[in-house]
Amino acid sequence: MHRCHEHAHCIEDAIAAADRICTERGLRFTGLRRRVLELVWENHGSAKAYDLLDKLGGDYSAKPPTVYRALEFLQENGLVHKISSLNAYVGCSHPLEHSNCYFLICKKCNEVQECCAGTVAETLQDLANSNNFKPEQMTLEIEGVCSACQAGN
Amino acid sequence: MHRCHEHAHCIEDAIAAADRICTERGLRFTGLRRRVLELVWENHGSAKAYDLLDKLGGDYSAKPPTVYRALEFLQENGLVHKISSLNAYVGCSHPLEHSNCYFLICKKCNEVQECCAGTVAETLQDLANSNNFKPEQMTLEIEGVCSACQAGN
DNA sequence: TTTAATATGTTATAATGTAACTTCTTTCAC
DNA sequence: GTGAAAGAAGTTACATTATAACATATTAAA
Repeated sequence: MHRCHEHAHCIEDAIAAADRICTERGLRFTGLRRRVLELVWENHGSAKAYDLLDKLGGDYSAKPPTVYRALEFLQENGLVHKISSLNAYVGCSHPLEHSNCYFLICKKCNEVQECCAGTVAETLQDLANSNNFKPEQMTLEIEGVCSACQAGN
Repeated sequence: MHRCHEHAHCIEDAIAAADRICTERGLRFTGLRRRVLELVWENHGSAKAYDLLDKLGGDYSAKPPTVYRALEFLQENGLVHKISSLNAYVGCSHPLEHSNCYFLICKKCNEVQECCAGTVAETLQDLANSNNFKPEQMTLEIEGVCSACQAGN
């Protein structure tokens, strides 16, 4: 179930943003990459690589490297994120507009909400400072129950 | 390289703590489980399941389920943690004394430092509240360069 | 001391991910 | 436009990580 008003818009918006970013950067937003991004965005849950592979089906004579390479490209350009704790991928809901983002993963409906909050970045920096640690990359994934599911939907 | 004074103590302490916890809980801290925990503690980096398997070697006629089951037991009882972003495992440095802990992973020396800070828990709760999300489990892994490696060790 | 519970052994396979090389397509200098 | 170079995708093979399912052994408890 999608909790957005009209999920087709989510997909369209994501593709449009990707198109724009790739153009700006002189990157090739090929048919395959576009298709994989669409598939990732089929819903607001996370997508497993091999499920994407299945969905690609006959097109693109897809084999594992096909989908992993597309995902790698999309990740490098901030268009999808990997959720390490699930070995799965989600579309980025606001590409380029953040650095440290985190994920709220609902165990009931499986939707994943991407969030960015300055407070997290600050807290992290504090943590790092207090340990004299120079942070470069953060993985923050919170599993629980989303507001809609708590309400019994 | 270990940055502790005498690494044997780290292992001994971890085993002693595990022993105590298992006794308290009426759980069986079997030879296999003890051995796997020792191996996880061989250093302060993270251990991969199949490396543990190799190290078990002839003993215990080890096959994948052997080590995964031991790791599962150790995880359930808070004696080791899985580092999702590395698909690897680290010994818990203060079992039972925390709930929300996070990990500082040095990409140079590969050591993993486990931390618990009230501020993180609070920040998380704030995040969750602001999203009306009921958190149950957190994965927070920060990769970067530890203080010793920054100093050029 | 039998029974039940728990742990481990064993086989097989599932799921996730990558290396290395080939072929195709696009770009760009000429 | 053409040919060379770069980049993307195809292809084969395999590496890594993890689990299911059932058999056997060990321990704890009645």
